[in-house]
Amino acid sequence: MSISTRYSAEDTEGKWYQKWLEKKYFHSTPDEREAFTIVIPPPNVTGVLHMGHMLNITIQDALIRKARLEGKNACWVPGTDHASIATEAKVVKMLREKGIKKSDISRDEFMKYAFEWKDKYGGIILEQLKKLGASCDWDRTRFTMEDKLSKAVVKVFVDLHKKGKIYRGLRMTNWDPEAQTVLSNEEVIHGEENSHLHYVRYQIDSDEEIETIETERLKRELAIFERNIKNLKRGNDKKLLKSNLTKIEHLKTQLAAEQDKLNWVTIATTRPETILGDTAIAVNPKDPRYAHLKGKRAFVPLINRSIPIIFDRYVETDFGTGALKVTPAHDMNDNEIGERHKLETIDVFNANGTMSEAAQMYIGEDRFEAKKLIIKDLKVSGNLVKIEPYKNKVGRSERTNAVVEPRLTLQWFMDMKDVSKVALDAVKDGEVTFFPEHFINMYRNWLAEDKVKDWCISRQLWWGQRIPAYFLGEDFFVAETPEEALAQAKEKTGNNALTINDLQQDEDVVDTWFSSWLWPISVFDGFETQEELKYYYPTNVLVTGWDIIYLWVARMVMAGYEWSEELLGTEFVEKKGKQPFNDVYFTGMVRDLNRKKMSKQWGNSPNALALIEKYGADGVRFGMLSSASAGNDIIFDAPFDKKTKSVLNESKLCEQGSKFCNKMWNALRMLKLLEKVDNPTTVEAEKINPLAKTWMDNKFNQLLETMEVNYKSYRLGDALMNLYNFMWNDFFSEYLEMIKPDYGAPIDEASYDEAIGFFEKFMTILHPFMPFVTEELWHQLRDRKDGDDCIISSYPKAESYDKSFIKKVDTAIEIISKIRSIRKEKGMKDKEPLKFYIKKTKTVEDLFNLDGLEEMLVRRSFISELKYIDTDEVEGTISFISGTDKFFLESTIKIDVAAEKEKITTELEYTQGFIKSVEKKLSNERFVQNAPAAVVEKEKQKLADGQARIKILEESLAQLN
RNA sequence: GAGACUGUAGCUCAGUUGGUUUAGAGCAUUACCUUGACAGGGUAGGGGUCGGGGGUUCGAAUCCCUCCAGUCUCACCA
Repeated sequence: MSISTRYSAEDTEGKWYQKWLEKKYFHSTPDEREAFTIVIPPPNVTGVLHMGHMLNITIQDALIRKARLEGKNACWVPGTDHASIATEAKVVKMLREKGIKKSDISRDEFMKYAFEWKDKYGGIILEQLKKLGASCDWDRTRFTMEDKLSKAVVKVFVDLHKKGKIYRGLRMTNWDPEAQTVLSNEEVIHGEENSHLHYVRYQIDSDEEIETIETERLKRELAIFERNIKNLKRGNDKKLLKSNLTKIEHLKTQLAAEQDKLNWVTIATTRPETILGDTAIAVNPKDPRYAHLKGKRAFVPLINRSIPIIFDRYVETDFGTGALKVTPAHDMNDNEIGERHKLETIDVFNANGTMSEAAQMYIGEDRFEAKKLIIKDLKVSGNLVKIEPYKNKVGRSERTNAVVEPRLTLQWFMDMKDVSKVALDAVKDGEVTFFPEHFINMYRNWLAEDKVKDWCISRQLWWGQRIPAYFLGEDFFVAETPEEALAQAKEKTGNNALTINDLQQDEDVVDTWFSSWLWPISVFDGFETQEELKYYYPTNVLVTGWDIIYLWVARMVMAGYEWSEELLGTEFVEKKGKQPFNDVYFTGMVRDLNRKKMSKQWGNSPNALALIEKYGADGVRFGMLSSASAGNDIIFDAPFDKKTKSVLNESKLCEQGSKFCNKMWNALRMLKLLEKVDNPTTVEAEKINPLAKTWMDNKFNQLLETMEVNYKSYRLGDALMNLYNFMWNDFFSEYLEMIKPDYGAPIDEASYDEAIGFFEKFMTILHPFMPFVTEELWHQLRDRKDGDDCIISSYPKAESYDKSFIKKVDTAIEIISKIRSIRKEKGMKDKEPLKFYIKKTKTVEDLFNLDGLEEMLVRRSFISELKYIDTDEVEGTISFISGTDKFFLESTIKIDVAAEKEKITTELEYTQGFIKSVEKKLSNERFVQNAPAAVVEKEKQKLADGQARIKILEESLAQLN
C-alpha cells in the first residue's frame, strides 16, 4: 500500500465537509438529550470573512464539536445581520454608480434594490465559514430582517411602548444640511481644520454697580487720598498736593476701567453666527474672575436679548476667556448644559443650513455667509475684541462632505433605567458569567445608574424595520398593524370615518441592534411559539468581541430578562434562568505585528481565504487558537513584506498547525506500513509493549483531566497545546518509538491494535480543534462502517490514573535523555552500543522493579549491557546524576578531565546555591511556624535531595582528581 | 479629560485564589544527526535582575501604592 508522505488538506477538507452535510450531523432538533446551544454573533450580511470572524468561528466550532462528541444535542444557529447603516450606505453607493440618487426613488423602489443587493452578496460570508469547517446547523440560518424576525421587532416595540418604556424626545443629532438627513456618529468624519477663535464681548445687563474686591480696594484707596487732599490743601506743600491729585486721577481712571470691565464679559467662539441663538453665558463656578457675575444677566450683541449668566462645571477655566456662550440648539454640550439649567433653545438655522427667522438677522442667508456678515457687524458695534487663528475638529458628512450641524430632532428612545439595572445584576449575581471576569468592569462602566443613557432606537434610514407608529396629525398610535393603529385612532378621536390612508407611518426605522438584541430568542421563533425556545434557552455560551459589550451583549441580557418569563413561564425561568446565555467568552481583537487592529482600511489583514488555502483550515484553526487567550488581544503573526510594506498571507503559527497535520499523517503511515503477526517476535517487545500501553493509558487520563480544566475556563489555546505537546512528545516520540519494531521487523497484532486504539482516541479529542485531518485519519485508521465518523464518535471520560507509575516511566525517559545528551557532548554515536552501570540504591531498585522498564531503557538508549553495582566509581565511564541516583555510561573516548571538572563544579555551585536558599527558609523560625506543614515538608525534602546530590557531585569531583 | 486592560526569553504567550522550580511553553535561533513514518524530521544547547521604584509578608512574577510605556473604551474643549 502506498500513502503519500504528505498530508494534503486540499484533497481532504472539502470532501469531509460535504459528507458531514449529507449526514446532517450539524442539524439539531429537540430530543431527550441535553442541549448545547450557541447562537452565532451574526456577521454583516454584506461582509466578507476576516481574521476576527476566523477566530470567533473557530472558538465556537471547537466548543460545539466538543459538546457534540460528548453526546449533547449540539445546536449552533448561524445567520446574518442586516446592518442598516453599512448596508444602506453600500446600496446607495451602488445606486449612485448606476446614476440613481436615493432621493429620486421611492422607499419601495429602494427596498427592492436593497434586497437584490442582499440576495446577490448576502451570505457570501456564510459560505466562507464553511471553508473553515464551521459546523453550524445551516437549516436554521436566519437573517435579522426576514419576516419572522421583523415581526418580533415590531412586537417588542409595541410591547415596550405599552409598558411605557419607549418615548419620543428631542435629541441632538448629526444633521447633514446638504442631504437633509440625520447621520449616525459613524457616518461623520472628524478632521482638524483651520479656523478662527473670535473673542466677543457681551454687555452685562445690570442697573446696579457691580462690586468686586478690586473695585472696593480702589474705592478705599481713593477715599484715603481724598481725605489726604483735604489736609494737604490746608498745608502748603504744593508738590505733594500735586502728586496726590495725580494719584487720585489715576485711581479714578483705574476704577472707571475696572468698572467698565465689569460691565462686559468676553467669550471666545469659533462660530459667531450662532451668537444669535445664545440663551446663556456659562462660567465655571470655581473661577474667581467671574464670581461677581452670580445672578447677573448679559445682552446678546446686535439683538440685545438678555440672557442669564450661569455657572457650570463643564466650562474649562483655562480655555479661551473661561466664559462660554451657550447655544443649546447648535452644540451637543451646550445642549446638555441647557438641559441642566433649563435654558431656552433657539434654533437659528433652517434644515438646509440657512438662517431661520428665529435668528432675527440675516434670515435666509447661508450659515457661512451669515458668519462673514456677523463678524463685520460685531466689529462695527465694538463687540469684537480680537480674532485668533485656531485649529479645531470639524465633522463632515461621509457622503456629502458637508459640514455637519448638530441639530435637535425628534427621535424614539427606550428608557434604560430599570433594564440596565437588571442587566448589571445578571452579571453581578453570576447568572451570566464573563470570561475573563474583568469585563464586568467595562460592563458596569456603561450600565451604572449614573452612566447609562437612554437608547436612541430610531434611525433615519430605509433599510431596516420601520417604526410601527402611525401619525394622525400630531397624534400617533403604536400598533403591530396599520389596522390596529386605525382602530386606536378611531377610538381616540371618535371619528369612525377615518381610513388607513389618513394615517401616516413614521418614516424612520429602528436601530439594527434593536433587532439583534432579540437574537437568542428570535432565532427560535420564540416570540411566536415557545416549543424550541423551551429546549434551547438559555443558550450555553456567547462568543463575541468585547468591543460590542454595550451595543449587543448588554442589550441581549436586557431582552432576555424582559421577555423570557412572559414567553416561557415562571416555572421555567425559576429552574433555568432568564439569561439569554450562561457564559460569555470575550475574544480579543486581532492585531498585526505592530499591534494595530487588523482592518480592511489599514490593509494590514492577511486574506483569510488565502491562509486557508495555504495552510488548510485545520492549520489556520490551529494558528488562531494557539494565539488566542480569552479577552487578550491576538497578535497575529502575519509578516509584512519589507519592500511593499503590505501584509503577507503567511503565518508561522498556521504553519505549525499544518506541520502537525503532517506529523500525524506520517505517524499513521508508519503504523500502516508495519507487518503484523500474531505474537510478539522479541522478548523485549513482549516486555516493553505492555509497559508502553499502561503508561499511555495513565498519561492519557491525566491529559484528559488537564484539558478539561482548561476547557472549563475556556482556555482553548491551552487545551490545544496540552494535546499538541502530548501527541508530539509522548505519543509520537516516546510511545510509538517504544513499540516500534526494528526496521523490517513485524509487530504483534495486539500491540498494533492498542496503538490504533490510542490514535483513535486522540483523533476524537483533537477533533474539536482540527476537524478535517482528524476525520480523515479516523477513516485511515480502520475500515469504518457507514456512519462511523469521528465527528460523532464519543469523547472519552477521564478515569483515575496512577501518578507514581507515570513518574517512574518519566524518570526512565529522563535517564534516556541524559544518556543521549552525554553521547552528544562527547561526540559518541547515537546508536553505538555502550555498557551502562547503575549504582544500586533503594530508589533505583524500586524504579526498575517496574516490568519492562529496564528493557525499555536498554533498547531506547542503545545499551549493550546493563549492570547494577555497589561502587561509586567505574573505570572508563562517564557518570551522571538523575534525581539522587548515580549512573555510569561507558565512554569510548578519553575523558577531558578539566572540562568534566568544570561541568561538575558548575552543577555543584548551582545545587549549593539552591540548598542555601532552602536552608535559609528552613532556619527561619517564622517560616516553619507560619507556613503550612506540607510546604515545610516539601522544603525539607528539597533540602535532603539537594544534599544527596551535593554528596554525589563532590564524590565525582574527588574521583577526577 | 475619565476609566479599563496589558507590560515575563528575539517573537507570541502560560504562570489557576502568594509557597513543588534562584521562572515555563510554542515559535525563532545555534550545534550536531539523518537512506529506516516524517528535512514539514530528530537530538542537545543558548537565551529572562518577571517595565522602574517603594511597601505588606517568614516568603511576591503573583497582593497594595507610585511612576513609566503600550492598547482600547467613553467623553471630547467652545
